[in-house]
Amino acid sequence: MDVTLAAGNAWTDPACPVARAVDLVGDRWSLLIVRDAMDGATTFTEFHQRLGIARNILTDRLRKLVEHGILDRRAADGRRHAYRLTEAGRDLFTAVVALRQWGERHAFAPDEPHSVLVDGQGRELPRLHPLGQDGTPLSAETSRVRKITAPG
Amino acid sequence: MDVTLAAGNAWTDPACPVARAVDLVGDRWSLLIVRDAMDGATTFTEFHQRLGIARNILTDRLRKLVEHGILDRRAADGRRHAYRLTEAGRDLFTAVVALRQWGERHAFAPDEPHSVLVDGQGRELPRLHPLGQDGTPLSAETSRVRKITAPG
DNA sequence: TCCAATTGGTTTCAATATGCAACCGATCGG
DNA sequence: CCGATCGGTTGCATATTGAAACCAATTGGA
Repeated sequence: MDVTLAAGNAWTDPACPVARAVDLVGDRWSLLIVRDAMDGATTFTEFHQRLGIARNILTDRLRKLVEHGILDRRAADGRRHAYRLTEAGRDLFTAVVALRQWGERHAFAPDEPHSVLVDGQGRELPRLHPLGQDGTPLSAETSRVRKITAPG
Repeated sequence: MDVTLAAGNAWTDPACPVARAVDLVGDRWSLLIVRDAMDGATTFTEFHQRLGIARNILTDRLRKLVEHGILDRRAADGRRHAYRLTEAGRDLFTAVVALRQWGERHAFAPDEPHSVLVDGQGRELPRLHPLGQDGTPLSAETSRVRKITAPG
């Protein structure tokens, strides 16, 4: 996978994985494209219709997601292309679920309907929560960032 | 908490919690501001220095994060203001961790150093993973979105 | 075989967002 | 009272985004 950015661009913060993730998918559309890909969308037209995104912007985002190894583009039936999630793209599932659960809790009025993510038996997912090595729930106050890890 | 957007703005997708979350924190800076707040930053100057963001943009983002109930702003020692995470802001911890872990796995070359998040005992966090109600690991293929939930 | 629709774009132009640098009022320490 | 700090605001240039028109290649159907 190509982890570099286009020439001339620098990472927002070279050593912070959050900053890198935001550099790759932290715009208005990329994560929603990934969400729709997880929901079964594969063609340019499908993404366009589901998202209502401008066509030139969609072209650009799909290209960048392919460049960054999040989507894979291949010819489908001749006139169609199929964009599919790579392993790195599928691995964004956890982040999408975390944002979804946050949105459910904090971005809807109590009486406002919203879609929910359910497991194979149709039951709503339990709340995702970071844990320490010993299994205790972790928060920003009870964890900390160790600033750099030597290569190796 | 105020969950509405400014007049004239509409949600990207009215019923999707992912879209709502992206509407609130899905830009180049908001999530990094939240990350730094979790790491102890509180004042305008601290955020400015850590992020290297343009001052007018920082003003705008801080104002929006306060509007959306993610940060709380209060006078500190007279000339300083303190921006602190609200409960909704602290609750973004899970999403930030998920993005961080994804970034660690997919946005760094193998030999490239990066910061790591550690628990109270200094041990690296286990990988976060969505589970079903029965405890089995879940992916995009083994889960699905139930399109709307009636109010109530 | 030819026509119209579909698909996946590109181009052009306007509107919006972002960044940089200068400026500013209030506060504080000395 | 002076200079530095803090938290901004303002003006202007540049970059990003969006809407709409256009376009080439493919395809199904008459």
